[in-house]
Amino acid sequence: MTIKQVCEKYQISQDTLRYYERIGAIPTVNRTKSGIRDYTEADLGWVENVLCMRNAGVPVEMITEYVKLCQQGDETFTARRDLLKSARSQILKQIEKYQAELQRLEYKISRYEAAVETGNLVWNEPSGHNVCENCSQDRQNP
Amino acid sequence: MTIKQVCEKYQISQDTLRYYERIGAIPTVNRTKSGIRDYTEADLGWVENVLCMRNAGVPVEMITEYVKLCQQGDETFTARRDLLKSARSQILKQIEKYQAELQRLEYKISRYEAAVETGNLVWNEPSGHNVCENCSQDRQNP
DNA sequence: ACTTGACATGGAGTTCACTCCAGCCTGTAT
DNA sequence: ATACAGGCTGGAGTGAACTCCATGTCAAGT
Repeated sequence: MTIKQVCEKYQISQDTLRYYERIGAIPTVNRTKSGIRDYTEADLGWVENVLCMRNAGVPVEMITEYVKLCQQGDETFTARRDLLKSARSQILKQIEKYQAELQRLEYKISRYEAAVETGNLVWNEPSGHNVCENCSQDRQNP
Repeated sequence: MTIKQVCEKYQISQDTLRYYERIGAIPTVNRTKSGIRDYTEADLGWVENVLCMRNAGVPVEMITEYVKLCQQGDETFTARRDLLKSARSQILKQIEKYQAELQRLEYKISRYEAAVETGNLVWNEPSGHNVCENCSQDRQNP
């Protein structure tokens, strides 16, 4: 499979794909005798892996580290597991933050829906919309 | 309240706080006659707002836009609601992506837990761990 | 033989969101 | 009176993750 086909399949640019390979976020791809990349199914697996992890905000350095471990063989199972666990906990933390903000937004949107009707923007007692670590419970945020 | 106190309260740097003000992600803070910022409770509300939204990955430009709308008065209720709705849908999309990757990770971690025991890494039939848009259902990703 | 188009490479450039810094001002303490 | 801690500004610098570009190679078509 050529680089063009891979890019189309995953909706990313050739530059990005080469970039991932260069930094080791995917292992080196085999070339034809004239030097052109020829992606195997296994390569596509690696590509999918990096795209998934990036989608979840995992830093490329961490992905590169994972790939390196995978290439070192069976002695790195523990290290790989630990790396994935650490990625998981980062993602969990992010989701929590996002959900807190989501609640804040839901509340505010509901206030604005009302305001659009009545012409009057009112915040209820500050309960329920100050839901994240940064927000004081006794304040009505903008 | 001085800038130092605000920074300590929210665990951010003075530079960041000034930066947010400069770009309009919080409205201009009043100064003492000698030019030093003096944060009111209302200002803290704006600070909390920007921190929450940033925590949820909302781009600073969008926050700036929201602040601008707030300062323009009651005619912008609809625009503000729409902006918040658009922020919400972005966050929802992000959470979905994160959760898909989380499932992938859970699966892989479980495989690695087993591998650490048995010394053998096996992927089951490719069902359940290829859960995101990028992942082919018929492939066993690394 | 010549043109064309896809691909390769190394390195420079871009964007976002800060972060750092030099140089200056001011209120308070010694 | 002098020192100094803390704040101010404009602008330059940073790190992450791409993205763009000039130049070069190669295989296939005319």
